Amino acid sequence: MTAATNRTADMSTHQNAATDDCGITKLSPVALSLMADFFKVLSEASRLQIVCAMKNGPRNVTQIIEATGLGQANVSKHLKILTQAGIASRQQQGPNVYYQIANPFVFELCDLVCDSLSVQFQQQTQQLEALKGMGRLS
Amino acid sequence: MTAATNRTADMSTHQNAATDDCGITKLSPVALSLMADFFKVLSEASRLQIVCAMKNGPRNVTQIIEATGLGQANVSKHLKILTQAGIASRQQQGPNVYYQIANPFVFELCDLVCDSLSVQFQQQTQQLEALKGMGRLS
DNA sequence: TCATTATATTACTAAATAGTAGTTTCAGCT
DNA sequence: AGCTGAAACTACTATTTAGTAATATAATGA
Repeated sequence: MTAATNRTADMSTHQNAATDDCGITKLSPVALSLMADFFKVLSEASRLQIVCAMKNGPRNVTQIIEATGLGQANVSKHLKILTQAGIASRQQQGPNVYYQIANPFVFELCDLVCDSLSVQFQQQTQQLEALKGMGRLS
Repeated sequence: MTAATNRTADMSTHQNAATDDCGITKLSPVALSLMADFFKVLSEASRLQIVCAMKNGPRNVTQIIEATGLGQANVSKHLKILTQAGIASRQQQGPNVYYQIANPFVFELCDLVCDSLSVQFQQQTQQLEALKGMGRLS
């Protein structure tokens, strides 16, 4: 698939070679794959719906089905994915199974993305307004 | 069948029943789809590789190809996706096209996820160690 | 104009996956 | 045991998409 690594390429054209300290740049391909897999879990609206349904505490599968309007098999599959990713946790109570968010960090993450997207949309709207203004001038 | 009937269960371990104020819960399905689409852009290791390649400033397509080892058409397609999502921006300079990260928020996001994942792995490792200890006891 | 280099696009294949119908497993109850 | 409801599992289909080869477009220089 991926071509062999061309490590011989001269990366001397570094602009900020001094600030090559930390962060995402030094991550191995394996680490990047793990990050990608984490993002992939959150990249479906249905799963985000399910996460929302668990925002205020544990919910059993039936409650999640009602809250989201998704099919039973579908919800079960998504819950398995969320649990395997460590985002949700499973707890059986009699015949019911309660799921809850295992890591509240997910909400923080979603809020950050939500804020960033709203800023982005505001900017796009402003640009559209500017374009309309130019049309009115001509 | 109704959710209220099961309220008698001892799910009194509500952590934030009173804090039903804001956040992801009140998001419309459309907003959730937009969030999911944003996460989807970051849910491929190849695109994260490309993001990494732009960490230290603008890079043209050839540089990104060399840094990532991906194919040319593939890189071009991923760059289009990143640009359409507002994550990267495009700037032509003669025959070369330089791309850069349009929103440094992406790096912040990736660092947060990376930290969360490493904590998660540490916990899993500790649990494995505990299991090994139990085996040694029996 | 022609050649070259850089980037984008098109058409295609293979793989991944969301959703679903049907079935199964399991817990509690009579 | 038999019944019932909750949740998980098993194919299966349809859609999406990553990657690639080939081609097209664009800019620059001879």
